[in-house]
Amino acid sequence: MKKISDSTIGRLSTYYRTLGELIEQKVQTVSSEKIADLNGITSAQVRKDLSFFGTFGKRGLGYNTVALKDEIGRILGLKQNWNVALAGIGNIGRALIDYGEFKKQGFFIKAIFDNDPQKVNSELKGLKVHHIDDVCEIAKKEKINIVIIAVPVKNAQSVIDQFIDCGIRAFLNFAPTSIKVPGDVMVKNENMSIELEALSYYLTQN
Amino acid sequence: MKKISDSTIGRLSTYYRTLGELIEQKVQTVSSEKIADLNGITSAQVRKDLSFFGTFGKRGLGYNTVALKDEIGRILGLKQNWNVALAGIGNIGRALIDYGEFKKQGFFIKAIFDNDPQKVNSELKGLKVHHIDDVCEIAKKEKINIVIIAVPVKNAQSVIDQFIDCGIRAFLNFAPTSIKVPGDVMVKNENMSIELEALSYYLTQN
DNA sequence: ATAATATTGTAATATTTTTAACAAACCAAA
DNA sequence: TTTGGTTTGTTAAAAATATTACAATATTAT
Repeated sequence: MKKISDSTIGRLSTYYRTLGELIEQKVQTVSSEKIADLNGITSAQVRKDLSFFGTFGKRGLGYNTVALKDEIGRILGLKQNWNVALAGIGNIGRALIDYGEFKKQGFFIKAIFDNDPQKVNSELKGLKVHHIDDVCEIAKKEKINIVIIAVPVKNAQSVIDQFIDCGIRAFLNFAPTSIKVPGDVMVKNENMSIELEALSYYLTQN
Repeated sequence: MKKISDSTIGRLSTYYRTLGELIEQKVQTVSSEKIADLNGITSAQVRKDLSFFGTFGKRGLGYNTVALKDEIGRILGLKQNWNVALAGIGNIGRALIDYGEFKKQGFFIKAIFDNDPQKVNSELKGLKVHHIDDVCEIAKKEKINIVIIAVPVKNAQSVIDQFIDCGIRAFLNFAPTSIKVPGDVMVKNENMSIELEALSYYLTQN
């Protein structure tokens, strides 16, 4: 399939969320203009993004909220549950275990890893903490698809390498460092400092 | 000044981090090629990004790591400390208080707000928790520049509005909802579900 | 000094992304 | 059933972003 831009995929996620809110408000039909307004973009952008995947609206009328949310969910692969592992139980890691939003979207934390002997074999939210060296066995047993990296910078690359060796191909990386991976592995970086620094730049300029 | 793209500013942050790592390793000089390799981009991109702000290298030699880090720090406004307030002390909020990376970059959490009577007036990491209605007074006293929004979706817009009314113009928003603000206010969204959904899309395609 | 090698800064080009514009399609009212 | 009002889907244009290519400049070795 033609390569779709990260921006488009990111916006589909926001449309998905917006549609969820509209459905909660019992709204049955929505225009691209309305979706755009709610997200601070143009209606052409919304229609263009959707057009990469098909035609989901009715001219003169708009989109059925439930049907469109369903289609976008299908496009994004949210019609299935994803089994997520968490590597590293510092502050960030612990916060993520309780982050309800993940579960709501079908991402379930099924395994926890750490390399601190004090933490290994303890229990956290009903999940046993495994040693990172047992990655392959547990990842296979729990059918892990995605791994959240919340370990210190100095360990991030080697931990990701270990998971890659066990066949994991998708990572959400919270360690503020850049990671090298083979072409068929995807790492999405979640770097809060970068966003704060963008704010710093903005305040400095304006 | 000419508008610089968000992408460029984001990359400057990563160069800044990379330079910090190189300096720790006692590297004194670095080429655009090396910086690019370390971040998985092209050297032309690095040079182009820097060229918006001046000329910092020596032809044939490269860049002095310390001097370039310093310049980028100046560009990003990191030569000053920023006073940050945290709104909402759920799981995410608590994790952020302890997130050392912020302090390292010069972002100091100076005030905490919540609207839960049980939490207001309690202490957290040496900081008193204030009621959100006292925002203006405290923000002024603590000279708050930036506010991290870690409140539930349903409160996010109104809390941000309250801060805007007190003159705050920069927000890091963790609530997974889209926020409407005046043109001179900047909101950066930190939405972990969006990144996970991009991974879901990737795994579904490949 | 000169030649060989390295690397920047930037102009030109290419690519990607966004926006504008509008025919086609649908609905509702008369 | 026709007219008027909407809104999509898509093509074309515009804008933004990234890459290529190379002259200019610096260093090092001979």
